[in-house]
Amino acid sequence: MGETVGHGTGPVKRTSPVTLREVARRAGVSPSAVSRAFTPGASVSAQKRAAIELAASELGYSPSVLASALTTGRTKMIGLVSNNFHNPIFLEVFDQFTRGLQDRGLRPLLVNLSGDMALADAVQMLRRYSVDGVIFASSTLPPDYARKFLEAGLPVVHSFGRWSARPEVNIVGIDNRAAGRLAAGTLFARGYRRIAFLGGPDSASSTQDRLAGFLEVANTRQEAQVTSSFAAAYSFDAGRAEMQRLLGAGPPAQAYFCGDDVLSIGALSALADAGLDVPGDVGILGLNDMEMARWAGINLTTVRQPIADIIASSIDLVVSSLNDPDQPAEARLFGCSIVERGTLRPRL
Amino acid sequence: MGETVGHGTGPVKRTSPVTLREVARRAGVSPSAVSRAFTPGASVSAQKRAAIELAASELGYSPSVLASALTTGRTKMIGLVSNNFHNPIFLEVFDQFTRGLQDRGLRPLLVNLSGDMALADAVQMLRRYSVDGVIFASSTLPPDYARKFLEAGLPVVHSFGRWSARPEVNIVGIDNRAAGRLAAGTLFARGYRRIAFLGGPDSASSTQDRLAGFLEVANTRQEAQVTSSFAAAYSFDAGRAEMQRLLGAGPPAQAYFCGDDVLSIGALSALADAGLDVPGDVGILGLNDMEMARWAGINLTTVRQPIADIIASSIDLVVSSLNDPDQPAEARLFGCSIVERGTLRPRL
DNA sequence: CAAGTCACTGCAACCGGTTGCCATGTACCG
DNA sequence: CGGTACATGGCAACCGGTTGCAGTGACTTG
Repeated sequence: MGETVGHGTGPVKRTSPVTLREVARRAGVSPSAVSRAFTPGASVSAQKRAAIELAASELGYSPSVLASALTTGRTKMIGLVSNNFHNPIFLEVFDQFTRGLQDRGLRPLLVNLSGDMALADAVQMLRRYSVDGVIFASSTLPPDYARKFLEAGLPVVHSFGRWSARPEVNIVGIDNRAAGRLAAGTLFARGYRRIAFLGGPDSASSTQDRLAGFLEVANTRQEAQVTSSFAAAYSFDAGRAEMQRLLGAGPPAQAYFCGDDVLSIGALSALADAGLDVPGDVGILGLNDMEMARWAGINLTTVRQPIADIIASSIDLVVSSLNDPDQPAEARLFGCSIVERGTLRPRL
Repeated sequence: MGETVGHGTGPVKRTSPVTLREVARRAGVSPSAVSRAFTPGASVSAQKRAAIELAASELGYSPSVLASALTTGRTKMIGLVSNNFHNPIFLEVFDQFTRGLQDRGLRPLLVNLSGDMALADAVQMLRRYSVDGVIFASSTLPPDYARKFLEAGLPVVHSFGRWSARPEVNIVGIDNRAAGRLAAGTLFARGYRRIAFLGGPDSASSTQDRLAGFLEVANTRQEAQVTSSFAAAYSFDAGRAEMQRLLGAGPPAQAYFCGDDVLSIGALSALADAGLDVPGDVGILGLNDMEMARWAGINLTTVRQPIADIIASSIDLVVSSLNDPDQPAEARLFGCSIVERGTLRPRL
C-alpha cells in the first residue's frame, strides 16, 4: 500500500510476453545462464548476472512460473478450499490465509465448495493445476473430505477441522470438546444452573464435539439442568429462528452456549424482541470472537478461537508436509479462552 | 453438495501423477491421439476414444492444465485482486465471484492487496502465473491501479470501480453520483431538510462521487441545509467514532446518508448510546444492502447496490475481453434502488 | 473405375524453462 | 611447476501436452 501510481494520461501500451531465450540473445549468453541467473543459489558470475539483469529489465522479462513448474514440479500454488462463504468470520479467515500464503511466496487458488462444485470436481481440478498443497478450511465438513485430497496425492491440511486421536490427515483447529467444557464451566462459575446448548447444524462435526464437552462438565453437577437444540445453519437467521422457537416452547434457560457468534447474535435479536434483558434475564455465550462480537450494541461474551494461530500453523504444516510428503499426519490443537464482555452476568 | 464420501477406513494410498504418454502406451495409440481425445472438437474415432478413456480412467489420468497452457496460452486462471478484506459485504462478493468463475470453468487466483503486497508485485506475480485476465474488485482504489494490469498485457475489469466517461480500463459498478442523487432525493421526499452526508475515507473514489451526486440534488433546494463529513475507513468503528464526534460537536442533522452499510451500523450504535431514537429523532440511510442490513435489530433502510449483476457482468466482460484483446474499454453501470426498512421515517 | 473428399492418425517440432553432464579457465596446493 | 579443486557456462535432453503437416484408408461422385 501507499505506493504511488502514475496518473496514466498516455495511451495504454500492451507488452507481449518475453521469453528467456530473448533475454539470452540480448545479453549474449546461453539460455541456461539466464535460467540460473533467476535461480537462487545457482552459480553465475557477477558480470554475467549483471548483463542478464539489464537485458531482462530492458525487455520487461518475468519468468513463467508455469513453465518452470513443469520441470521443478512446484507451482507454489496452494488450493484454498472452503464452503463457509456466509459466516463473516471467514472473511477474516480468508484475509489471513491470503496474507500468510503471500508472505511465503505462495498463491491461493480459491475453491468454493458451496456451489455446484462437488468434492470430486474440486480434487480433480486441483490436481490438474498441480497445486503444491491444499488447505481445506471448513468447520462444518467431515475429515473424509480432506482425505480425498490426500488420496489424490495432494498434501492437505484441514483447518478448523475435527480433532482425532490418530488423524489420517493433517488437522489444525481447536479442541471443540475442551471448548464445550470451558463454556459449561464458565456458565456454572457465573451461577447459572438451568443451562442450554444452542448448536449449529447437528450434522456439523464441530457441533457434536462441543456438545459432548459441554455435557461432560454439566453431567458432573447434579444441580444442573441441561437442554440442547440445534439451529439449521451457522447463520443469524437460523440462530434467531431457533431462539424464537425455544421461547415459544416454554420458559427460557438461564443461559445459552451458542455454537458460534453469528448464531449468538441471531439469538440475541430474538431475545430482544421478546423483551428479555441480556444478561439480566438470560445469559448468552458465543464462540469465535469475530470482529462483530465486540461491536457496541452486540458486546458478546464469547469463547475466543485463536484464528491467527490456527491459520499460521496451518500454513506451516502444509508447507512442511509438501517438503516431506511422507511426514505422518499430525493434529495441532489450540486452546480457547473466554473474552469477557456484556452478555453473561459477572462471576459470583 | 450432498455427495457421499466414503468412510475411509483403509490406509491412504497416494497416487503419483500419470502422464499422457503412459495413457497412450496403455491404450496402444500415439500421444497425439490422447491429447485429441481430451480436446473438445478434435477428430478421434469412437473406438479409439473409448480405448483412451478406459486407459485414462484405469490409470487415474488427469491432464495437466499447466502443460497445456504452455502451448495454448490459456491457463483459465483469473487473478482476483482486492484490498477489501474487512467489509463483510466482500464475503458475499468473493462468494459470488468464485462461483461465477467456477461455473465458467475459470479459477480465481486470489490476491490480497491489503498486506505487504504492493501493486507492482501483484502485477508481476499475475504475469508470472500467466493468468488469462484480472478482476480488480475494489471500491476504494483509483482506476490507475487497474490500468497497471492492462499495461502489463493482462485484460482487466475493475469491479465496483469509479465511473468514467471515456474509460481506459473496463469498469463495472454503480453510478456513484446517481446513487448520491437517489439518496438525497429520498431524504427530501421523507421531509428531511437538515441532512448530512457521512462518507467513507475522503480519499476513496466512490466517496467523492457519492458526495457530488448528493450535493447536486441538495443544492437545488433552497430550504436544505447540508453538511458532510468523512469516516476514517469503511468500518463499524469508524462510523461509530465519526457519529460520536458529530454528536459531540452540536445538534445532529435530521438524517444522514452514510456511504456504506457497515458505516451506518456504526453510526446507529453511536446514536443508540446517545439515547437518540431512529428513525424518531434521526434518520439513517445506508448503501450496499449487505446481508446484515436486514437483520432484525439493525433493519437498515439502504440504497441497494446490485452486487449479483455487477459480478456477473464483470465476469462476462473479462471473458469477452480476453477473447478479443483489442476490444475497447467499456464502462457498465447498474442502477441502484432504495430498500425500505426501518431507519427512515415513512414518506410524508 | 478414376479422381476427389474427408475423417482419422502418427511424426516431430514446439511451448518456456530446468538441469545433468562435460568442457573450460582460474586459483590454489604441495 | 605439475596437479587438483572449484567456479562458471554451454549443450542437449527433458518436463507434459499441443498442433501443423503429411500419409493412410474409406467413401463419394461423375
